[in-house]
Parts: sequence; C-alpha cells; structure tokens
Amino acid sequence: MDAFFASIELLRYPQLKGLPVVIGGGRRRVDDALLQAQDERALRFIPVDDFPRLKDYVGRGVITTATYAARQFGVGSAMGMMKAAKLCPDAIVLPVDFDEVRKYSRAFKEAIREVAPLVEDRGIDEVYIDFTDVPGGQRDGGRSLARLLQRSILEKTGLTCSIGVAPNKLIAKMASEFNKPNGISIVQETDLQSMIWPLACRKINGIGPKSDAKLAALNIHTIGEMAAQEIGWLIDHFGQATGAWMHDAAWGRDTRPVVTESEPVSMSRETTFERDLHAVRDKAELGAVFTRLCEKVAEDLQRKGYVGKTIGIKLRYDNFQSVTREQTLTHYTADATTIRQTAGLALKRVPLTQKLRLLGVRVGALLKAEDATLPASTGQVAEEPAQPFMDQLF
DNA sequence: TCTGGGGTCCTAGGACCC
DNA sequence: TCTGGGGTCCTAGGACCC
Repeated sequence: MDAFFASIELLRYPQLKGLPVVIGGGRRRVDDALLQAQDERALRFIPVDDFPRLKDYVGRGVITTATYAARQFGVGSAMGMMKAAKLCPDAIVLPVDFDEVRKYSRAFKEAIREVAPLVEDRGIDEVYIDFTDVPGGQRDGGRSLARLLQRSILEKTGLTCSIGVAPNKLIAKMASEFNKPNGISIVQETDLQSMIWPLACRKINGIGPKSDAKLAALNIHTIGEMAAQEIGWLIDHFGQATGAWMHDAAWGRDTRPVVTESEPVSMSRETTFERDLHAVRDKAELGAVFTRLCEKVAEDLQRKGYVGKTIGIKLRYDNFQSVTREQTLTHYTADATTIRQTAGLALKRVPLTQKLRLLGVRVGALLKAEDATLPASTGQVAEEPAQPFMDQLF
C-alpha cells in the first residue's frame, strides 16, 4: 500500500492532500478537544493552519510514514521526529490511529482475496499474491490482474497500492518498488540483467544496513557485482547459508512458496519511556509499567487464544544498548501473574545500575490454547524405563 | 532533544541425552 | 599429546522487516 498510514489520514483530512504530512510518534499532538468536538464529516473543514507541525513536536517518536510531499524534504520512515523536524519543520504531524489502520488493512486484504485467494500476509500494509492459477493471471504478463486488484482495492478503501509482478517473491518485491505510487511493474526472468543487476545490493529484501556495509567494504555495490562473484567467495565471507542465499538472490533465484497460513511464534509488548528511568530511583514507576506490560501481553494471548512457556524481558539502556533475558517454564501459560513473576526473575538477572529507556515483555514458544495439554496431564505420557547406553550397543 | 513497536529467523555455545 | 558422534533444547544477541 502506498504511504499506508498517511494515506488513511488523508481520507479523513482531504484538506491535507499534497502537503508534507508525517505519521508517527507516541503522543497525540492534534488538539484532541478540537477533533472530538467535530463529527467525522466536519473533520475535512478543520483549517490546515490548525494542525500541529513537526517543529512543535516534543518526544521520542519516529516517523512510520511520510507522504510523498514530505519525502521531498528527505524525511522518511524510521527517522526520529526531532531529526525530521530539522529537515521539514512545517510538515504536519499526526499520530498513528491503529484501530483505523487495522480496519483498512483487513479491508484491502479482503479485496485481494476476493480476486486471488492465495495471499501471504507480510505485515499490516503488504502481501504476496500467487497469481499462477488465478483466471486471467497470465494475461499481459499479469498486468491485467494487477490492474483489476488496484481497481478493486481503490473502490473498497479509497487507497492506492503498487504491485510488482515477477516469477518469484524476491523479484516481485523489488519490482513493487519500481513504480510507486499507484504503479505496476512487470519483471520477467529475461529482465534480470537489465532491471535487477544495476540495483544496489540493499534493494534485496534481506540485505540490511550491516550486510550492505560489509559488501561495500568488499567493493560490491550492485546486485550485478554480487552475481559476478563465485559462490564460494561469498560463502567464505558471509558463511554457508548467507553466502549461498546471496548468490541465488543475485541471480534472481527464489523458490519460496506463497504461504497462506502461519502460527505466531511470540507475542510481546514494549514501551520507551518519555524520560530515562532509574531502577532504584524510579522503582515504583518502573514496577507499574512492568506489570502493565505483562497484563497487556496476557490479554493479547488470551484474546487470540494462545499460551506460551518462554517468558522474556528486554531492556534498553540510556546508551541504546539492549539486553534480553528469558526463562522457559515447565507449563504453558497466558496468565498475567505468572508472566509478571517469571519476567520479574528474568529482570533480576540483569545489571540495573544504568538508566533505562525501554522495557519490554515477551512470551514465546506459543501454542494454540486448545492444543496445550491440561496441567494435570502435563508430561504424564507413560515413559519407557531408560535403557542403559551400553545395553543398546550390544 | 538522536534512534517506536511488533515481529521472524539465524547463530553459537552449553547442557543434557543416548 | 586422552577425552566420539549424533541429537534436542535452552539462552543471548543480533540482523532484518513492516
């Protein structure tokens, strides 16, 4: 989806169309009283001058989305608000409305599934779609179906998206970036050399800042340069798995299927404090936040019908260094008190002399609640008496 | 006054088992 | 100058993605 969070806000406030708008930050900077006094239809009449600006922003937020007008100024997702304010002080700032975003996320995915049922979720604003067996999916290299999807999504949500069509997920993802916003891009196998090889290695989904820097240090900047390396050379520098994967990726090879169903592995809640907290001096405040996080994770688990048995904490010190501690229970749980107690033990194993900026709680090793053995029967499977090792040998 | 929140996957070492 | 070779599970950190 194109500038998803921002585009959703523009539906509400069409008077902001064409202006630099950024979405993000924890605190709501729009004048709540003003907005709540209006009904939905009246929102479009709020004067542009009444919206809050980046230069007035206070806090530790980052930008989740910037409109294309804002991107002109060099601001973009993951950038700190304070830094963005220096680049574009007059950009309008709006908070993320998660309920609204989830609503539109469901809506656009539903619109797609009505046309093409094989859809893989890739987060809130992105999917992979297997066109292969959809009627008309092969027509015009896939362009007809892509157009149909764009039309259907626009009708049902008022939002635009960009689509890349290719023989596999790796290339389709890259192709989807070629023609933004509201674009379609078709990449065939034979286009590898002309369309993919000139691109920076960083454009490969899976090559992040670290790998990119390492490649650059080896004087490899484009995907074509990567493809020109011997696979053995890549393995020597990046390890067996990564090296072989890089070589495949550079040659456009990817056999991963579109996966329509998956189970969650973990659920977590974390929060960055408005100011750094000290474990001793701010003990009460920290304790309250900690308990609240545990309650929220427990709620999430229960609402979604999962239990877990690995309880972990994460904290980030004022110097931005993070540590994690976790502990696996003998039984599965979704209980706030159990999570709080176990997480408390984990927290005790971590040095707390430095100030903290973030605290998080995580529950992993998840299982569908209905699949978890009842506590009474846990581990009650009759076991064979263990055979001595030598007995097995002879 | 730098740097959110919610995820997945990988690696590597150690414990433990047969 | 001895001390194998699988496996699995747990833990901590880190890269990466949306």
